[in-house]
Amino acid sequence: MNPLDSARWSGSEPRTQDPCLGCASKRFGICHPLDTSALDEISHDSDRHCLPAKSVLFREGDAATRSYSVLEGTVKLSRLLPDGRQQVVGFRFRGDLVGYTAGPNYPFDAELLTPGQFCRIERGKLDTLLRRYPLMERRVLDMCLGELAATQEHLVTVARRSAESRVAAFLLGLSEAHRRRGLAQPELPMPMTRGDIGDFLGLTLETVSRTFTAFKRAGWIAEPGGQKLRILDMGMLQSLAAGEMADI
Amino acid sequence: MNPLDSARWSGSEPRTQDPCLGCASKRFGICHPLDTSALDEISHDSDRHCLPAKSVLFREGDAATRSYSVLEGTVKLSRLLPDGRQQVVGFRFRGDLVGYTAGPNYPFDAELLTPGQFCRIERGKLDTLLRRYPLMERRVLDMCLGELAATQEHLVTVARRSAESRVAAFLLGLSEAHRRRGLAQPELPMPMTRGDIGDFLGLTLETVSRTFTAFKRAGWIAEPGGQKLRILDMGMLQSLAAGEMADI
DNA sequence: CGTGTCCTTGATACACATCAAATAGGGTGG
DNA sequence: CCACCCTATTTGATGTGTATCAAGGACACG
Repeated sequence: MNPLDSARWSGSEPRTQDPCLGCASKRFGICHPLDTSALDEISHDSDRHCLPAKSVLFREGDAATRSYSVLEGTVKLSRLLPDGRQQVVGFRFRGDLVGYTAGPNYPFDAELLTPGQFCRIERGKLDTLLRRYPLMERRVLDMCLGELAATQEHLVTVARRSAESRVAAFLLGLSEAHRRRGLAQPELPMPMTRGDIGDFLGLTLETVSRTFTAFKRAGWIAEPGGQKLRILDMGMLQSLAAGEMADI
Repeated sequence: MNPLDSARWSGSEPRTQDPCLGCASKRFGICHPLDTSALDEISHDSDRHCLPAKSVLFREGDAATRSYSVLEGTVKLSRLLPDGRQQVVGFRFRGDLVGYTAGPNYPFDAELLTPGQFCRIERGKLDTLLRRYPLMERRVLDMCLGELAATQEHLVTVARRSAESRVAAFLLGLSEAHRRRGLAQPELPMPMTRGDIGDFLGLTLETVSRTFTAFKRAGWIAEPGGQKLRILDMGMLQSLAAGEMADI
């Protein structure tokens, strides 16, 4: 399971890039398995939001009263540590559900890295919907199992792999997450800073920067600018992620 | 959320230490919220198993055809890395559900550290039960959300904390997990080896051993032998886990 | 009593953190 | 269009926490 991509589209239908109809778009996110009447009800209970980059959806410790289905944009989930550093727990993309958690308070901050659109729904209403529509509850359970597997995978990466391996694994994960959603563009959008990546991988931003430089010099990736990244040697990144040492 | 204790008993009822009636014990594990007729059906679909220490419930990559509700014993979940090392993803105790995962194959090994008892159920049958009993599905979702939060918490520990902090956090988590279940015994059972703990915390067994020695010398813990551990200065462990440095 | 497994302890090495400073890029206002 | 500022990035020099390598000791078990 890809640590950056916890959502799994059920079935294998190609993603249509239909204009986004909101949460109540039949083929989208948690609403994917629902019929028309259910979608109608959801439209009543939820509402659309557009937010600029750097907006905060919620903060660690806030009462977890709302959940967000991501329609567009990239979200960073992070925990603050007592010493002021942060640990990025994950990134979320189109189709993911954010903020539906165990316990009464959010366990992490959720912050936008890009402008984004969301379908926002009150926790209580979502619970009611889940009771009413078993298919939806089942879908949420599946997404949760997926997130769990992804987080475990990421745990392995952080606990055991070298800096090189971690960065390679991150790039592959990001690529996979985007491939799953939109059409596979050769240019991968990468809105996160070196600092974000470091906080995700358990490295300092300097180490991340050095590793990116090394990968670029070796010709395995390129950064054409504009928050974009291009993977030039996928195979090499795969061997690195698997743990084979490169003598750069 | 405690990274060693993903299960959360709903409500706050004190755990009765009733003789274990199997999975179909009303107040237990995933069956906790069910009524009598549901428990009857489950009794038909599942069966009890007793296994000695070091038994393997399943291996990473096996077809995920069965799930196990832990009635008694400690289970180690671990992933094998290409270089032969392992990462322990978590420990599971009484009341936890093991092996109900996203995807068609188990993503980790499950191995007994102590003798154990389990309620085993076919994946397909469990899925059917979940469809039939929404309360049970809801309970599984809650447990999954709990596991997710616990794994994220553990991720922070492994990615960001010093060896001392990690070991302190591990001991506190273990203590909490046991407090939640049985009566709080002063002697904490600790069936895992230094190697297991190291593989859980992203440390080598030598580092874990040194840290235990230091903690014992400082008088914060004691090991009376027989796989038991006693915490003598909970407060000190808490400050260590929170990240305050001790000059041992 | 031997053998295997786990644990402890010491000496040394190294990958990455930390500290420091220069450079690049992107947006804003004059 | 340019000057400025702020943030992100790069690069270098140095330090250190933990891994690694190595060897001996404790304990359980047959």
